[in-house]
Amino acid sequence: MPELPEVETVRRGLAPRLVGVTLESVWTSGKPLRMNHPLDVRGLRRTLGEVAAVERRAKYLILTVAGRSIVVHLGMTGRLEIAPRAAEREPHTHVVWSLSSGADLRYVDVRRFGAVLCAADPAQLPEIELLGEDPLSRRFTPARLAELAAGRKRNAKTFLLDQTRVAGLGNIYVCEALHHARIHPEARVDRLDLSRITALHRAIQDVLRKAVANRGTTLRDYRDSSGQPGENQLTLQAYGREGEPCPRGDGQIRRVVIQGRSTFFCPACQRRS
DNA sequence: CCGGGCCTGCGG
DNA sequence: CCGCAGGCCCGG
Repeated sequence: MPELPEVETVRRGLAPRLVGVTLESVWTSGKPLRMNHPLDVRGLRRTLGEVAAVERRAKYLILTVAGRSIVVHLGMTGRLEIAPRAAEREPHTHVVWSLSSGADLRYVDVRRFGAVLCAADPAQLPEIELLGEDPLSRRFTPARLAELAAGRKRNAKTFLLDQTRVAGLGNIYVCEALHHARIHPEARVDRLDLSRITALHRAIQDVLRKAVANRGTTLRDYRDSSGQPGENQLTLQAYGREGEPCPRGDGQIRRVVIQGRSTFFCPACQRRS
C-alpha cells in the first residue's frame, strides 16, 4: 500500500494521540514479518515507556520511546492504528501495544511484507542508513536530483523506485510523477537534460504534496491510523487507467511491465528524450 | 538487468 | 484456476 504520502498521513494521525502517552505493554502474534524475520520481542519489551516523537523517514515511521526507537515499515498491506482496547482484534494483527490513554496501538498486516524493528539509534539500522534523499526535504533540489541521476544508466522508472537514491516513492507516485513531467518511464536518467530534471523534481514534489493534502491514495487496503481511507485515488492521471484517454492530450494510457511492476504512461506525451 | 520469492486475498 | 496487488530482497 503505502508510499510516502500514506505513511505521512498515518504519522499525522498518530502523533497527537501518541506523544506524551506511555506504551505500557506489548503483545505479538508470534508470526514472522518481512523476509521471515521473527519479531524482536525482547527488544520491543525494552522499548516501552513514554512516546517522545512520531517521525517519518521515507516510508518508515519512527517512534521515539524512552530514548530508544520503534521503526515500522508498512510493506504492502500493513496498518498502524489506534483502537479502543475493547474493540475486537482484526485477523492478521501482529503487534498490540497497550497505551496509558486506555486505547491500543495495533499493527495489522495481511501479507506480512512489513517490518517492526527496534533500535537504540535508528540511524544505524541498515534499513534507514541506506535511504536516499527525502523528496519533500529542503535538501532535495533540482541540482541534487541531477547529481543523483548523473552517470546512472537506468531508466527513469527503475531509478525512482530505488530507495537508495530518492526515498519514498513507490509504484503509483512514480507513474504519476513521470506522467506529470512528461518523461517516458524507459527514458535513461543520465540522458535527461537539466530542464527535464527540473520538471521531474517539480513533478515529484507536486504529486506528493497533493497526495498528502488528500490524505493518501486508497485503491484497496490503505487506511490511516483511524481506519479512514484517503481521497487521492480520485486525482490519479495515469496509474490504473490503461486504455483511458490521457487527461492532457490525445494519447491513450498504456500499461507495460518494468522492473516487474505495472507501469502506466501516455506514449503521446511522455518522451524518452 | 531480470526473474522469482516472500504472503494472503480478490476479481475475472 | 489464473493473474494481479501502494514493497522489498536475493541469486544468477
